[in-house]
Amino acid sequence: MPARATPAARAAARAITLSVDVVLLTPRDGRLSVLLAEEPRGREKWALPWDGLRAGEELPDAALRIARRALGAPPALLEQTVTLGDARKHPGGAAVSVAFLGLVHAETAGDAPGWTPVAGVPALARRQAQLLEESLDALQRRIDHAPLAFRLLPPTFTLTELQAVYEVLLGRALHKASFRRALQAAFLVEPTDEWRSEGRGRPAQLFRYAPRRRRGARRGVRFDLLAE
Amino acid sequence: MPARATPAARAAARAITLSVDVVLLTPRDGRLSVLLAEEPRGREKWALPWDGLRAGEELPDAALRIARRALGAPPALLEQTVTLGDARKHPGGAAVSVAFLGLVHAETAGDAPGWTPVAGVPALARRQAQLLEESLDALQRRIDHAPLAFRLLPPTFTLTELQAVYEVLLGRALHKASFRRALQAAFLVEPTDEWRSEGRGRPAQLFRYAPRRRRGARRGVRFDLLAE
DNA sequence: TCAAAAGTGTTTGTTATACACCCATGA
DNA sequence: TCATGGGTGTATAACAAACACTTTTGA
Repeated sequence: MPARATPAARAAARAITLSVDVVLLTPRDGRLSVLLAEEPRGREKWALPWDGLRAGEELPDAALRIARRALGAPPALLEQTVTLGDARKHPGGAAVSVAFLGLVHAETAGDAPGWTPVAGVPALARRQAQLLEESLDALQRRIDHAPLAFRLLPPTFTLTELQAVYEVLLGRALHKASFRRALQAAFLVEPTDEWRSEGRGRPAQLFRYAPRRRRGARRGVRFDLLAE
Repeated sequence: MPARATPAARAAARAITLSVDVVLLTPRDGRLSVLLAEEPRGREKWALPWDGLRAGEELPDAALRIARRALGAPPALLEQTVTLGDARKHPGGAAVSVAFLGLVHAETAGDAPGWTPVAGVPALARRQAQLLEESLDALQRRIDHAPLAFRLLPPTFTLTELQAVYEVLLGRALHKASFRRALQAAFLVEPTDEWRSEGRGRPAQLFRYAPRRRRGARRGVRFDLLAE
């Protein structure tokens, strides 16, 4: 039947099995932790929360649905990071896996049993281990270009709290005075007229996120690459 | 039939239609250009080269196949950038579209009719327009962290050629002395004992890409974000 | 009045830009 | 010998880190 060999048939998007995997992160005890779920079907005991895409469902909606089911509440932020479709095995046998990165407030996270410090994640299926690693890299690259850290804080916050969030997300200590100078130069926050007293010590002024202008300053090339 | 409600059935990765779309870029006449293909099936006349995933084919292999077909040769580099699966329309009606970024040598690019300066791209299907935009953003973010520019050059090259590649990929002029100092500090290239005379003027020394050490220097937070 | 946490000023080293200049070659 | 493109040194400004210091509260 030559009538079937239409151009449309040639390049139709073939149906394949696809998984949506979410990397949910929260600051816990000063360490960045990821939410793992028990995975009775796979060889490994633990897995990133995941599911297939439902009929007619859009990708971001699926990620939100999976995050809500694993968490009991929506995350503060959810962004697509990486997609893998190679020989590495996925717990559901999906041909292609799309990862989303989610940030979760410490209070939302609660004390669910699956929260695991990212430094001590147990063995995951190869595909998911790679999705986790690349999503963590994406977090570090994006943190300077999108207000990720502010999504982990209430509308008003102290500068010490803000710095603590950056330190957890980046996994390293920052210099207090330098952090504040850079923040001031970026015109990202504005002070409120409230102060908060936390235990003893001088009370901290509360700030809110209120970006006021874009820094058009173009910087030179940094060559921050670590050998091929 | 309660026997069908097994855990495996619950979270099986559903089959959906998926497209692989490639953003092929090359430097042409000092401007960054993207390869577009005529798309007889869609509403818009032009489209990024794309196709479905074949049975058993891995994602990077599909991207390479599509790039080769559009180009007649393999690109110098091919990396996954972004995945979209929302209401935005794809020319093939795919539910999910995975984009790859490809860099192409100027000689490989030749004079195919589809090369279009990225500043003057005609209307594409919404999904593809978004894939293109986000892939260009990814290029700019990655250029400092991976030796992308070196993939667009022959094994030996002059520093002026290298700077020209960076300028095309970044879309802005760089300062000559600063560029060279940063390059020297990064220990990325080493001089050969060859020089090349190009027209009149002093001949340029040839260099090769030879990264020698990793700069462990941690920098502070930059807050390079442009309002939400 | 002391400990603790917030917040700031000053100094030092590094890095990017601007600018000026020298070098080597072909016309 | 002059125009052209390659290549480098120096001054200035921006910036990050280290350090020391003051402020303000609870115990």
